[in-house]
Amino acid sequence: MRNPNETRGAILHHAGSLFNLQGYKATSISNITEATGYTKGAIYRHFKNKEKLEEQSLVYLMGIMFEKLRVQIKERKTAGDKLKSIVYFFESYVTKSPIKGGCPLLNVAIEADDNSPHLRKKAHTILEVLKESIVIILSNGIKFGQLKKDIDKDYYATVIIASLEGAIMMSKLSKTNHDILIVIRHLEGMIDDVTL
Amino acid sequence: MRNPNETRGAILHHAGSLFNLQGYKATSISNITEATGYTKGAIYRHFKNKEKLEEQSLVYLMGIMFEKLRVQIKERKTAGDKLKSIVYFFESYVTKSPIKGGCPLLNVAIEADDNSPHLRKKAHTILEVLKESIVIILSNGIKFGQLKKDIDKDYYATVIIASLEGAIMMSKLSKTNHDILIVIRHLEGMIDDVTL
DNA sequence: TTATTTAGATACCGATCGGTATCTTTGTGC
DNA sequence: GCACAAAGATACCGATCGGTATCTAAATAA
Repeated sequence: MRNPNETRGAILHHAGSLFNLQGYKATSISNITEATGYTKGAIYRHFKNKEKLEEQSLVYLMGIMFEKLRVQIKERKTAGDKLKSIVYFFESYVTKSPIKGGCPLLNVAIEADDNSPHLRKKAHTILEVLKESIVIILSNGIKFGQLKKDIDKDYYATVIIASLEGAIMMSKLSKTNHDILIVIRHLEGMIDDVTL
Repeated sequence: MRNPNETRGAILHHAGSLFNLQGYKATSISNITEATGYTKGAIYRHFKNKEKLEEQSLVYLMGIMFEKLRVQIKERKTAGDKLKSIVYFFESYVTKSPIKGGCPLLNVAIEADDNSPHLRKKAHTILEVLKESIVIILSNGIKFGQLKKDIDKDYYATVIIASLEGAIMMSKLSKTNHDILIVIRHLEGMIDDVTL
């Protein structure tokens, strides 16, 4: 059964996994043909070149991440709990990674910042979307009287993201969840401090 | 004038810069010959293979980092000021990077974690040395009555490193020092909270 | 000054890279 | 059922990869 949409999806899925695990530059088209079982002909029919495949794989990866995150957040009622669900979600990147290779945002940020401008730009947008998601939760928390007024929303969004991403890096090096658990403890305390 | 030590140093210097900027896998031997002006013959005389060159370049980069950091720390008298000097040092990776391409620990951690076991192991050791440096400052601060007793040293060392590294990632994406400055503010407050 | 060692240059190797032109096969509209 | 278009396979391209064997030139020891 031939199904171009399915093929495209399978290529994105396997390519995304490999890019996130091995790096974008370090993953060859051959690696992807081996993983998918499709040939170059199939890949280059659906994607103009490797650069485009990289970009769309990143979008695919972040789509998965944001969707899982959205579900987690929606399950919680108050702003404080919603923020904590984000924190716990990032912990999952260490213990039972939803996507092999850790956080795709962190990975692409480090690999693409100085080289690939196309990936860097996309990664930057993703970071801003993530930050804005946290800011919105904070805003709603204030509006609904769940969080202290006059808190610096950008400050908290930035500290949460930075410390979680840094902790993921540390945990990947140590191959334990020790560091991420410490940072989670830190962020829980910080969130509690602004919760009414 | 032929000077093998100088040659070796020049290769390490340029290779280190390129590895830190472009990534280890993404930097070819040809890139290094172009940057140094030396040929493959010279490089392979001093380094057994690319893997060894990568390892020794990483050691070289971290040597620079730790030396600069050591000087910063030594200038300060109290534990609180020493800790803050570490924080300010990491900020320099964004504004006037002592090594092009940002923090070599963060870079190698992300690139090497799932692939190159040799680099991952070295990176892990470096992380532990960095962490231990902070723990020692904390210990001395307690001993000399500059910091509160009974603080969790590992906790503070981990939070400081994680949030700084994460902030570097964010600042590299946004190409501003906005995020790192926020994290610095956060860490300053945290350090002040444990200072007597 | 000459012999020997060593640093570095040159030329080449097979393997793999991203990419493309062409061919075969499969699904689809009439 | 047949023509046509779309999906995917195959075979190939030049460029570059890491690595090596060999050669030349420079420093050193006698």
